[in-house]
Amino acid sequence: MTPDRDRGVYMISVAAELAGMHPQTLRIYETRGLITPERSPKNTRLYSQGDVERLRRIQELTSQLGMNLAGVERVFELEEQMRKMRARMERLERQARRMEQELHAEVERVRRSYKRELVKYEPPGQALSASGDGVRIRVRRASG
Amino acid sequence: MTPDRDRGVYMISVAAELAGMHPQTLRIYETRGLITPERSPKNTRLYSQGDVERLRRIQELTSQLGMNLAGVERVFELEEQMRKMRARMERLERQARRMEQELHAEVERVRRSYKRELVKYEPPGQALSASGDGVRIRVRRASG
DNA sequence: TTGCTCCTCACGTCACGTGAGGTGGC
DNA sequence: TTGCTCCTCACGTCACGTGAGGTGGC
Repeated sequence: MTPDRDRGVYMISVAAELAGMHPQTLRIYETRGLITPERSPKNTRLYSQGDVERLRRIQELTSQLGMNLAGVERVFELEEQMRKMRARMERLERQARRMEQELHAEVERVRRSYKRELVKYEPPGQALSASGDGVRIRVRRASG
Repeated sequence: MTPDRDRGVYMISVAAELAGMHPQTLRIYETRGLITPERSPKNTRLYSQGDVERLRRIQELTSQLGMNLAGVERVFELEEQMRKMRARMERLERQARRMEQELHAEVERVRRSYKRELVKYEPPGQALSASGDGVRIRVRRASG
């Protein structure tokens, strides 16, 4: 949304207003380690857009689901793990798809070079040496 | 561990003892939907080994982490989702590995059949028709 | 001075576990 | 009868949010 989601721009009263919370509640969440706003040189808390969204998420978990802060912490940890797993899974899926294409492409390449060799073939006595040059197999391994 | 982890075998006092809880606590957890023991024909609760382990897990989350029951419920949901994701990921990894092996095997097969064709080669005029028979490409697609 | 910030301390509310109290079947 | 089960109701504790009270800089 905003150009910089992680930039501290709202002072505590504004952030509290945006999140629908008491300013003191935000301070409590900070001491609990649930949120870590930036600080101005004068030590004033500065909340980013991302911070506000996180506050709303906490609000949702505590008000709607009735969870306490320990639960919110744990849920955030698990959701972070899930985000990473999802990313890894997408990577794997892309990799698998690429590998499949490569399988087809490679087989096709070998088949074509095979045909080409047969067409290029001229003197009967040199057929075997030609095979060594004509078919080149290259398999790329995905890193990771 | 036990032959049948899901068989209801412990009555409430035993299950409570095994889980280190008050029997009444187990009844409360049941009304909250956190655990669902079997019932005997006489309506007595019968907890399985799996139930006891689940109770211990609840105990861990509430006592050690200080979570309330709403949080435990949510954490269980997320952990279930993660179990499924992990299973799917393992399936993907196996699939990717199989595909890679297949890529190597296929290329090797094509290369061999290519060489064989060249060795079998006899009359110069029939080289092209021989290529059609000699190289057979078969690609298995993984289901899912 | 006004309105914000920073902080700490205290109270009210609510979730939850414990325990009591009363019932019924082996 | 004893010791379990079933249930409901009430109390004590604790987490947490609200609010007050007092400070300091634009």
